[in-house]
Amino acid sequence: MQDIEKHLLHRDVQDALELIGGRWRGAIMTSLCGSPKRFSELKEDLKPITSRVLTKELRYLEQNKLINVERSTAAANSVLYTHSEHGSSCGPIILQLRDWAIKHREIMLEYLKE
Amino acid sequence: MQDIEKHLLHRDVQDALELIGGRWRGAIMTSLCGSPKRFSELKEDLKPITSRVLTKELRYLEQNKLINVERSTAAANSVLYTHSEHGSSCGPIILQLRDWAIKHREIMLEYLKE
DNA sequence: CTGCATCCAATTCGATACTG
DNA sequence: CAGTATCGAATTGGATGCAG
Repeated sequence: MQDIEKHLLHRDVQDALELIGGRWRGAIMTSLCGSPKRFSELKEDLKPITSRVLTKELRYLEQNKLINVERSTAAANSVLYTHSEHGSSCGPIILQLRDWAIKHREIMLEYLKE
Repeated sequence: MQDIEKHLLHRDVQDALELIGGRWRGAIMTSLCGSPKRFSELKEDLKPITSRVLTKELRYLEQNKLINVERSTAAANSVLYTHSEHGSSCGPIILQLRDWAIKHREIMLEYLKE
């Protein structure tokens, strides 16, 4: 029983890190924390991401309900990306990770001095 | 100025996700949250990880000061892996991620029912 | 502006076998 | 017990060009 739970624990962590891990997914979610954005704004914000990769990651996040995609029927070629309700709930966690990474860099730098 | 800060924000998130992201690093850190472990215990706990990959990831975490490695000189073939002080500070964040992933799964299942 | 198609390089990860 | 060596499959992600 405990064994099963332990394994599930790891699997959940792996799931989470697949959802927001990788080179770009966390950064995309971070970028959308500030405000909804269009494709070109994301591309600019996340430079040097390519449109191929940005498209792919946005589709992934959409399929996993972390973002909403508003494809305006009125104005063609205008698509707005926003956090889904559930997607926005991971924002604070990602920001904690960011703070942790900043602290980590300081620690590593200090260590290199010695 | 603000542009620079925004880009740095993304880079920090990317840094964090490189440190604990990927298939195994987060799971290893989670496993060490419970208690210090030896190589074989980690391998068992993280099954089906291979020793090749486990070795590589442990070396990475060691180099980045997230874990301590106690290579006992007395008893050969006995190595104990523990969180470093800084490494343990990411434990709570990872557990939040785990909880978030669990909630995510529930949401996805509910969505599939409709 | 928002993407898709093609091609390709690099990396990651696993299987398997072996060592002191 | 704690790894290392070798090989290969699969995935990821970048470059570039094109399309509606």
